[in-house]
Amino acid sequence: MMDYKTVSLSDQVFEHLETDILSGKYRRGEIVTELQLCSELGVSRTPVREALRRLFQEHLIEDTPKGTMVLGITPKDYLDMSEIRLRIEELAVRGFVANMTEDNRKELNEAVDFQEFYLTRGDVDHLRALDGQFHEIIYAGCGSRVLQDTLAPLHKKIQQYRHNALQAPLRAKNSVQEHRAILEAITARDADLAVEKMRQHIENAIDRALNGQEK
Amino acid sequence: MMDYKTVSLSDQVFEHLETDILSGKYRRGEIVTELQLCSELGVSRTPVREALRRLFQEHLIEDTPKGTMVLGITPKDYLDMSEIRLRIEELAVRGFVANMTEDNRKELNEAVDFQEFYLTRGDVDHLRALDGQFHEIIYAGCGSRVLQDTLAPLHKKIQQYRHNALQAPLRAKNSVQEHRAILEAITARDADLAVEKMRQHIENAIDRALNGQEK
DNA sequence: TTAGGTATTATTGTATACACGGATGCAGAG
DNA sequence: CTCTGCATCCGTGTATACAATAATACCTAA
Repeated sequence: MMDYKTVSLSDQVFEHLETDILSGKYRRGEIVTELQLCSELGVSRTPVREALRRLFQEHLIEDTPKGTMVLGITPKDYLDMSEIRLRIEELAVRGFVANMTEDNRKELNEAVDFQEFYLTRGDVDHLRALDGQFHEIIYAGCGSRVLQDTLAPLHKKIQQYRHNALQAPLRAKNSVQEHRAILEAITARDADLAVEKMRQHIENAIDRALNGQEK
Repeated sequence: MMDYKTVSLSDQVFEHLETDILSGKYRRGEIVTELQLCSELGVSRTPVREALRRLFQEHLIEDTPKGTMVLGITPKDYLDMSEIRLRIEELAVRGFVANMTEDNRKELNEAVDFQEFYLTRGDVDHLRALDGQFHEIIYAGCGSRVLQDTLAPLHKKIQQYRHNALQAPLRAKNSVQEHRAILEAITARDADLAVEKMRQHIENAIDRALNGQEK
């Protein structure tokens, strides 16, 4: 499962910067230079540049004559990403049900179990990480590398965007309950039901992030 | 419209390699080294590496202990990408109709005009380029950067994949006719019809690429 | 005082040098 | 003949030096 090579500085810088951009540490419109990032991160320009090229590819940053401008994602981006997820997450769910192995099912089940555990602890950080895992397990098991590569970045950005949305315990609770419902439908190999539950889950997540109201 | 900066070697290498991978010049499973690419392209490792990082991000290549392995896209990838397009190209079409300006419409119209022109000439290269433009104009005008960023790479890869599919004059003719039909529905601001025409277009493209038969 | 031009600076683009790690091949011992 | 260990080589990861370009600030002249 693990890559043969140890994580390079390039990769670390990429993930570090991506997290900082998505979490809002760098504000939209802010301009940073390569050298500034080098001194902040304590590495040379080579890994910084390679990370920036990847962030550029994801349109999280933009080149300007004065340096690199942070773009991040906007509320509209969030809605657009959710709209796309509403259309194709269905494919992932159906693929997962069709390809499901006992190991896949157990892994997904475990993720939800942990979520319920950390919910009782009010451990928001673990909850958010597990939320990511839940969906990524489905992506990884859907049988389509393309679909995985399309959905995973969207969900990653969405998740960071609503960073604060899951802080409220009630919302986290509903989210976990929805995961449980999806899992049950998947376990029953009822693809139609699982898809419908997933659709509701995404729509609720949009509501949670936008107006903070529960259905 | 043009970027403020001239195209860098990094970008050129990236596009060059991407084209060569998608067109099949590098076969799937083939292993290349950075130095080999450097001497082939006549540049140093820096731009080559930056290009490779981006190709890696798109899962067109893979790192191995012996060098960089070319992955490219498989027939299944092609189907998966088409399946995704079937679901979200609709969003782009609706967005384009909703945001359409006279300039947008003209640009799209011109693309189809040119296609009909080059069709009479049997100029396959121009036809393929214009096919790409047609869809990218829609992506660019759909009002969603996220949607554009999601669809454009898919279409780019799909287009290169069926590289040879448009060689046959009859198929090219049908494709252009379908573009004309989509354009007419868009011009009439009939989003539902445009979406339906687009759906047919994508499904026909799948058939054309896979079994080479026309509907 | 203002406008214009030049010099300086700041930042990126590219090449290259160095270091590290794994794979490979050869040699020697069993 | 085979297996193991060591040395060498090959390839990548990282740092840094150098070049080019564009912005900025300053100085001078009208």
